[in-house]
Amino acid sequence: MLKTQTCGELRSEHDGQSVLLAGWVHRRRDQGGLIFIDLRDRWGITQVVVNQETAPEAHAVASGARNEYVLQVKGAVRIRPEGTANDELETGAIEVVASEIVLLNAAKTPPFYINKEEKIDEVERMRYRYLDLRRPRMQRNIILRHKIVKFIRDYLDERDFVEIETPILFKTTPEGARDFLVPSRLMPGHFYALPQSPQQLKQLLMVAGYERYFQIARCFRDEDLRGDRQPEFTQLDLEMSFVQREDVIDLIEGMMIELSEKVAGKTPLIKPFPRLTYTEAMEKYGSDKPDIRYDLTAVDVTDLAGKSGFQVFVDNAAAGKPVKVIRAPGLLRGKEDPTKALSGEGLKRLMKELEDLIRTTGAKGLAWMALPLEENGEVKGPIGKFFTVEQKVELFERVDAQAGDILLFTSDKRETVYEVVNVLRRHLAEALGLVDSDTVAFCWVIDFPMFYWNEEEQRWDPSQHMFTSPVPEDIPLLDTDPGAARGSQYDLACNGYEVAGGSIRIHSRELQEKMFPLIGQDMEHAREEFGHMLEAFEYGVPPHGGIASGIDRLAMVLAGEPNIREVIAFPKTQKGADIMAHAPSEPDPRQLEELYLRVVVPEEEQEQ
RNA sequence: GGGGACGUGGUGUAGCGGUUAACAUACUGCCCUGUCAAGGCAGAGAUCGCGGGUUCGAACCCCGUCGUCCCCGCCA
Repeated sequence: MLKTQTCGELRSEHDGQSVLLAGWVHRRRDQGGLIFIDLRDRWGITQVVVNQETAPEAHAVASGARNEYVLQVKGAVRIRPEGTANDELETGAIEVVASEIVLLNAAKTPPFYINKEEKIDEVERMRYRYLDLRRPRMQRNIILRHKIVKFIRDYLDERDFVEIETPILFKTTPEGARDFLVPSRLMPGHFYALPQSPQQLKQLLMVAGYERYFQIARCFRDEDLRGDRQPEFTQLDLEMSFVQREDVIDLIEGMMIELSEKVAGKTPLIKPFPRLTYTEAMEKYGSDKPDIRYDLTAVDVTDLAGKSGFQVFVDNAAAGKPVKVIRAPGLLRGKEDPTKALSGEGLKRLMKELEDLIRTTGAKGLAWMALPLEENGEVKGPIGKFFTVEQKVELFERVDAQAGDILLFTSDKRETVYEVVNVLRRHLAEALGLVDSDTVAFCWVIDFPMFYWNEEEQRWDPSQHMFTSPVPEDIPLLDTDPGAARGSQYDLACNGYEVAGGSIRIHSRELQEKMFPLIGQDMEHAREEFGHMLEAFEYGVPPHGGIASGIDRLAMVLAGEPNIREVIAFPKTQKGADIMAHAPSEPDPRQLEELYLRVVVPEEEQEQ
């Protein structure tokens, strides 16, 4: 080894020890006859000091060194002189007095700071990803990610799980997303599909009798990117035989708690994790992956508002459309001076902003009431006058309204109300400073509807995938009222992200076959695509179920990062490109020839 | 496919119709033996993403285009 110690490990007890360090110049402070170099490696930073008088050759090398030069330093550990210790640095009690310095490699001036936390343009970060990855933030995240995966492997290994790899070159997996295709050279005109998840394969492993399988699996979905979504991503994929919902939930909940506490150092806000039915989640939070770090829950006041004098609410209530209220605590208070209430232009602007926001959901408007700060002040807002004093009292009691709160009313068809609630919660939480990126708040969402109606295609779509079993008591509903049937699906949400989702699977061929016509697939096609599954189902399938958890997203939440790219070493841009290596790129014509492919790009696309 | 934001020395920002295009930092040189975001002095570095238009005059206004990001659609 070119080093005997790392730059993170030396302490006072190493005083006098002779060491060999190697790393990058993090910073250099040239005092003339004395040069200080902060030498950095993955483990930390150690101050190297070079004295011109005692080590003239080393001093000359240090003098010519610049940021990010790669150096090897031979020297002796010394406790820093009285008054020069640095408490900020883990190795700050000591320094290494250099006797020899070898320049292992010079470096160009980096295009951005390695030694400073600063926002840098994404293009630059991606183009020089190997430099971006040197920065402390990325090192922290990438190492945290490693620890998460390592913890998961150990946790599952201790519980007798077997890690089994499944193919990347496979065939279309019915998760509903667009497939990435890979042409076959040996079978001209045929294509592999990259797996959207190892769903079928893990179920077949249950048929195969492994009982407890997991995999840290790469998955691929050819859909547009988002802040929490990349076209290729990593999942903890897991399946167990002879289990019920509770077994899977218990296993994962235990794992998530330990991951948060032992690996990420964050205690989950509520333990055990709260469980919400899908309906509860939608009614209270307007989302099936609610962020429960903050309250801001929607309260149903349809009955009350239906009796008010406000015609819109009366009509909607009569038509079965809900009226919901979100209490925004202290929203009326001024930003600079919380003892003063917003009024006039300030209030107008605030409400305009909220109204613009909720219009993106298709909602027509936002009614509101503001509770004055002073004892006997007037309730402000356009709809106050439509409620009697008694109605207002009851309303305020129901939502626990306080002085300075603004109550936001939304009423529309149910789906729109949900969306408004979701959008408002997220916005208000941010605006009121209720979001803490150091907190993790998990909750389970269960009792999803088995299907939702696809208006366009005029058919039922599975709300998870076609292998999800209905909850046992709802199986008869498949024949009578599929829309009312609940699936055995369970999702785990954390901080407003879905971090895991799974279900108990169908393990009977009859029931599985029943699914195809319901979701608008004819049997012939189903047999073609999934014949191997149906056939396997005839050879003694154990009851089984499992779950999958997006590792990238989980790492993002545990790291408190706002974007999934921050926990992926080499992520893709929103167009799915790698700006560093220039992927995707045009293939060599000979490659296409070998694959019997011809590229036909429409003219308007070519011009670009 | 749609909506929005951004693009100014290497980096981060200011400037938003007439500026010598400002500031911080990085960079280069010199000085300096206890610094740690070192300090001091000097210096170099920008046709303001690209193309077109409006104007006596454009970094600034308009149109287009490219790129990045956020969101909807899509995707669980």
